[in-house]
Amino acid sequence: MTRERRGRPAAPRLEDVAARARVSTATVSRFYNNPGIVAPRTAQRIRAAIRSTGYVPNAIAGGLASNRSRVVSVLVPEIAQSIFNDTIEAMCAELAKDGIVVMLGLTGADDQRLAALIEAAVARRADGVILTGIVSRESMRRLLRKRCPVVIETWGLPRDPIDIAVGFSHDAVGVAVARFLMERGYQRPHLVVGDGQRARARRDGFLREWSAAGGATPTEIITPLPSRFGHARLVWRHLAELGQQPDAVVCGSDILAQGIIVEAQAAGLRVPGDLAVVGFGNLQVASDMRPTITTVDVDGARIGREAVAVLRRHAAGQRPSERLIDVGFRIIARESA
Amino acid sequence: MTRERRGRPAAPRLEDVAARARVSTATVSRFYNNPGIVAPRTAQRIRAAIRSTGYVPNAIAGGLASNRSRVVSVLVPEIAQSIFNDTIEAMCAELAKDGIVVMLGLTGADDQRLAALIEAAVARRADGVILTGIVSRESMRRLLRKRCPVVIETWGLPRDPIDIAVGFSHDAVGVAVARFLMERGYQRPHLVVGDGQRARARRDGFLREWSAAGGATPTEIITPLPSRFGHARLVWRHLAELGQQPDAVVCGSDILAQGIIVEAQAAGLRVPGDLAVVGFGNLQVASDMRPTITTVDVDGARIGREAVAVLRRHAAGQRPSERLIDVGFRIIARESA
DNA sequence: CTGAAAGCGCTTACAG
DNA sequence: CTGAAAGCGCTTACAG
Repeated sequence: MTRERRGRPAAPRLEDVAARARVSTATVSRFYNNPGIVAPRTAQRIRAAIRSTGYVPNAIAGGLASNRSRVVSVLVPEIAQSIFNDTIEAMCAELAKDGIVVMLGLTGADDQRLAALIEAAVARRADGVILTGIVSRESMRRLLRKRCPVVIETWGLPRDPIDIAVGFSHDAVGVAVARFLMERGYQRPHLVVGDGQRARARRDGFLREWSAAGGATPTEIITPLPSRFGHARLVWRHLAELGQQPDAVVCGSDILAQGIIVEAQAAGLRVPGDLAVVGFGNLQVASDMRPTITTVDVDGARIGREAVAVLRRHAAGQRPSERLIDVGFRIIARESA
Repeated sequence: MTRERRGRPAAPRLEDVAARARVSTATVSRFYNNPGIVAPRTAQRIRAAIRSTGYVPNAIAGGLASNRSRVVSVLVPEIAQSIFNDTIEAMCAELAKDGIVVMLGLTGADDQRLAALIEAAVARRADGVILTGIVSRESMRRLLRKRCPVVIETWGLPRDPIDIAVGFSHDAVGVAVARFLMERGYQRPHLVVGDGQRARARRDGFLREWSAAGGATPTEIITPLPSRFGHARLVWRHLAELGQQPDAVVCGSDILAQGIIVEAQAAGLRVPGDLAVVGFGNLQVASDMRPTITTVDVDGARIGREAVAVLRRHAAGQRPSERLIDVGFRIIARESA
């Protein structure tokens, strides 16, 4: 096979740099991977050779030889209006510092494509897999456990993580929101529950706490995932059919909360006077909306950074001491409730 | 070096599958890369061997040997609230069909990290680079042109694309919006212009058309990129300082348009009665907002699919006939203007 | 601090 | 339709 392809000139190789710097390829390799051990004058010559040849190391060859791909697979349901985007951005930024690249996989809300994406991560010999969703199928969990150096589940704290999880307790969020509304004197909350395991965990926590405190059973509605602004209209229609009107709506996302506020205002209601609204996620819009939205703050960027920290410890050969890293959450009281 | 690592068992290799299926490694390789040429009975044995060993091909080794990484680098400014997300999702979905993986790079609004990300794409020997931003620095353009098999610029139609561009004319958008407002009888548009080349192109088109049609010079304000809901507040403050109040606000994004509507309503104005608002992008929220938002529809998913189609043609060895692929746009008239 | 050389796990032109 | 073998461009244990 000729080294020319498609008119673009063949890329310079380690060998070319080595020849020019009058050293062996091993030394140039060390210059990149262990700069401390090459003599300053040698390093000088190598730098010059790199510059003059325009050499860029071939990470594919490097990955094969070193058995480290420097690729991390990040698997999320979607990015279109996702609550996970801050996490992804933080991860990309952190990993870039280490020269590690993010392979993005979109699983879809129903995990249809998850199996294929896990296979892709295995095929690429990803140094780690980070998930924001929940992997329930045992066959996938086995593949991940068996074939991925480390897998990090985020945005939740599963009972039995594959390796290690970074997140918070959704049940505890439900409890905290119930207490918050109870303390503020609300009596008839309506729960808008996303059709997923975590949203249900928040709901369960809410209901348990609410009834423990003597509240009457709240009304509720299930909405599709991912959560959309437009779902507010469905919720609104559903509300109209209820006998007793709620005094607070607890939403599964800030976007949905924003939608409810818009619907309420369009219907001539005041928020929070006539109806209080609580969101989830503390997206930028929650603080920018009028009224500003009371919500649950989750530090998505921190989740991303912690996940990368786990990866770094793993790369350094440290076995994790704990399998669950709780980043917590907090309720941000604003105007809407 | 031992083949065991970190307690996880060594992954089976092509050789293991070949031995079990009683064929050479070449034949197993062909089974994957050119299934048509292996005999059905042989294929049967290979399939069985793959199943029983749990073999997953090592794409790193494959990439090195074949000089095709099956990786595409996608470089975008951000994903947090990005107009490009539909494009990214469509690309991921299309590329997944071909067994190609997306390497996601976030450049930031200011291209700070662009150079490093281009280097990463070169180092990984990406089969293609897809950009949504504009690459102005000549050194980066040169690196892309010289070292990347194909580079696809999207969401715009530059005068001199590096290889090929998929997008639409931002100037034409400005012209179309100006005509739209003119026809509807608006007289005092206010332009909210994002601080970037493309937003300025839309502005220039608008101004040219507006004054050609005899309109008085519009007022305007520059806003930071990326566009945020919260910028609406800045714009609103700026509007208050204007002598003559506009009868229409032309926004650089739907999110910003939504923000302006919220501000206007909070100030007791009716939209579009007292103030019309036009967005850009036709995000989901534009059709869900109350009032629904008049905006410019750009088919982001189509841009993604067209970009992948270019990649496929390139992989098939076809040289592109045209260097600019115009996907167009259209104005969606809704309630807000 | 440096070099010679084996090896990482595939693909593919060549020969049959 | 299949196999033997060279080669892709690196890394790294070993020896010095």
